[in-house]
Amino acid sequence: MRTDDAAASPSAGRTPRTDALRNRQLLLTVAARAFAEQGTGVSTAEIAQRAGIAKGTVFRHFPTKEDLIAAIMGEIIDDLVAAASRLSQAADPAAAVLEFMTYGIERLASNRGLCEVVGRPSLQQASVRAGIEHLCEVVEALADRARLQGAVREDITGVDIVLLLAGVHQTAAPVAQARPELWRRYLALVFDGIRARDALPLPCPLERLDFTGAGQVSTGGNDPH
Amino acid sequence: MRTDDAAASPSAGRTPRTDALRNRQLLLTVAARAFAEQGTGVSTAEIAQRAGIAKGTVFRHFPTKEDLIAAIMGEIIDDLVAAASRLSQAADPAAAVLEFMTYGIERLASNRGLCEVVGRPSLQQASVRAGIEHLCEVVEALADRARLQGAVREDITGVDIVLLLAGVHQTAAPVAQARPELWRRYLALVFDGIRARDALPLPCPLERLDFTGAGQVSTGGNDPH
DNA sequence: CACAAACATGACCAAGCAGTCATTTTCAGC
DNA sequence: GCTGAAAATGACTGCTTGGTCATGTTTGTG
Repeated sequence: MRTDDAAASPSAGRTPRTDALRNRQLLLTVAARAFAEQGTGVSTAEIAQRAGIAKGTVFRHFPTKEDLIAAIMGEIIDDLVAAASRLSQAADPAAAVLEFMTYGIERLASNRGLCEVVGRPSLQQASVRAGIEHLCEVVEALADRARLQGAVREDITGVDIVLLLAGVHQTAAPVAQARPELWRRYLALVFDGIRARDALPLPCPLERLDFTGAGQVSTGGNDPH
Repeated sequence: MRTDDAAASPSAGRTPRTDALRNRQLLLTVAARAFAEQGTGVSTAEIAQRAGIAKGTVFRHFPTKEDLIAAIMGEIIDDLVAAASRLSQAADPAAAVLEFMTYGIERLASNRGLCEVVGRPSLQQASVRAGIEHLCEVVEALADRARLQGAVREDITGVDIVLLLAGVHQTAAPVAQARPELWRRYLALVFDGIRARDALPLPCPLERLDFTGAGQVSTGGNDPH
């Protein structure tokens, strides 16, 4: 699903050298681990050190730190897309929705950097936003099937499911240290709300929306990092 | 509720000078606005400039930036405590719970810095954590009354309500720019889940827990701002 | 082996940050 | 108005960061 996975320079005709390829792969692996453990705040210097390469090499493969982050987060989002795609053909759509949400929350819970990126659209690269929108589309198919079978409310959309997935994780995050499994409690509660059939329609109906723009109410300009 | 609100030095016997008091008040007002608009990442230099005072003056009133943040967030949390306290005597406990959650979400939605602080316990000062724990206790009274009247599930606690409040806000936050009122949708959904009477008991029962520790799964050391 | 292009290196740079401190200004009591 | 203490000032420090670049090294090819 990712577009240019091998070449650093934009569509250079050449095939890259093998040592460059090896370093790139090493860098991606190490950086993914670093971002997961410490968040996107880890310095490029530390990533380079952990990978055993020089800092300049990092910037040779990814012109900015943001590009590196986007590449890694893009892969994770693609993985979520694949999971949703597979589950959208499952026999029991309601169970499939629950399983998708569970899977997504587990990914978030074990990846601090992913949380930061999905939670703050203002620091998302365009490619990441596109990936999330794509994810929403695929999850929409999941939601469609569940809706047809009457397994979820009539007005639940794919975007709802994606937002609630992240929301459930963040609900339990403040006490994740003390209670690492607490998200299951809120997932059960929210899933109950998703299913509820005799309830009134939800306010603020949700058809189309774009993820463009900052996640916070007012943006004064500079974004601390 | 706040303890030492007037004196900068710890329990100095003297009454501070009037210009110092005025500057302190000005600083608090301006900093509160800056944190709300731009998050806790605003530099002390910018806060000082916006207040029309020198940077050194900021550090005279608050020895570290963290102290300034804690003072401001403490006030907001105290305000939430007051709201919960008032509502815990309302006639309709279920409506009171909903009103408290609505009020809290509105505060979060209009204060970027508050979101950052409540969402990341690792960068909370002890006083702020104490304030949040106190808030949970007061909300517990709200929950108790609602439970007694059968207005909410048997197993819903005050901590649940506080966590869900923040969680609902963060659920809608990624698209807050495009849909500023979307949180009402998820609040309705979650409140439905809170009320549901015929549902199975929630997993991961929640009696006591402490907020100590980081909100993320693993902490590698440095915390990006 | 030779050689040019691709790649790696790490010292270096500018910018931004929280926090300090010698100096100057302002306040309050006399 | 005088005076000493409290408060304000802003240049300065030390540190970290993302990103650059001249220099040196590796790789594949003819």
